[in-house]
Amino acid sequence: MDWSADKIEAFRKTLLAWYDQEGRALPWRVDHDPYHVMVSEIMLQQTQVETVKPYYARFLKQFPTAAALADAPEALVLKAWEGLGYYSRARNLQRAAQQITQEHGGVWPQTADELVKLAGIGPYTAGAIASIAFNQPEPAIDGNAFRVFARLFCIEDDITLPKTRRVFDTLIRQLIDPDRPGDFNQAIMDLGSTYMRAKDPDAAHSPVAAFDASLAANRVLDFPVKTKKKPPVVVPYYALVIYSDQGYLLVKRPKTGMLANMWMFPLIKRTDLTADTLDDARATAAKMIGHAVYLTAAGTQVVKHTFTHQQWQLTLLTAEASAFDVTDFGGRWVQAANFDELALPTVQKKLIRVAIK
DNA sequence: CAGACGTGGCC
DNA sequence: TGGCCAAGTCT
Repeated sequence: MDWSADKIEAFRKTLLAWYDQEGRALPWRVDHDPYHVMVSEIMLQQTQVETVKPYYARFLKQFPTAAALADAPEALVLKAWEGLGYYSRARNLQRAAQQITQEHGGVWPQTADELVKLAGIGPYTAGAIASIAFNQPEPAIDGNAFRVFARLFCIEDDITLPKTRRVFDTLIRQLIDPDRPGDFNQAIMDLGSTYMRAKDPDAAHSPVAAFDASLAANRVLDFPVKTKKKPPVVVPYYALVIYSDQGYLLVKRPKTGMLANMWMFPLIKRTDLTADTLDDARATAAKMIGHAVYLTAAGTQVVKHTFTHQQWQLTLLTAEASAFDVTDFGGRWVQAANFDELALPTVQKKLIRVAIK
């Protein structure tokens, strides 16, 4: 970092003056309540601002304080998170609320070192809460910060490598405004989502254009450097649509892994079958639900749903049955009219649209 | 470190 | 339409 003390001071002044005038008015910027900051930051992980807004409002209405969240039934928390994705965030957020109320007696830890010990809070979120809620001079290095500083300094390090964080952390600690660290971090995020966005940026009109080495070098789009992600792996499944006069059979997914604790039709991974025939699927289904049902292929339509790292290809198998006991494997008969009482992932809603009506 | 872990918007 | 991206963390 080759900036003089004067240049650093000028950068802070310019950035914060712009933020004071043009910073976004967001629901979670109304106050600096640490619980509000935590909820918003967890929701914003890998998630767009516009997506988060309605969830944030509903969530705070339903769980107004950390203590209220700590005491809530987990199923309600998951239901409030339905559709946001990365559902372990919901479980970890509630655990963090419990840690604060129980282990810390309701007194918030105020340093990044302490905050990072809370469930679901990593270096970014710890820095965000510490700086925004507690005025600590801690960097909050998210995708925006990586992009903004990579461009400002033409940093060639690959930001997908964990070791690269250290480079940015060291740099930002020298730049962050010690008087307004929270505003500094949020100003960087606003810059990163406007003039210095990933696609179609407008670096020339950025308030910090004079400090932008990538602009001077006409290399804005060369930064940040990141290696490409691998394409999702295709995973074929049978989705079992089994109905009785008691409703449809849904199962609660395991506590860990994909769509943890969410409710879905029972799934059979076709690569787990020895033969992948209809008879094999029926036998596996019978073992899974402790009851023989006569499954038939419901047409040839395949429902596709793509996650970050997997593409599910779901073939529907349907059966009508007289209601049998499903409690021993965590199943539940649910009338279609009552689906909205349970937390359902988007892929399950997609299956419902195709399979029912 | 590499891979798991969701979703909606965009072109 | 399929691929890529967006305020990361955990194992």
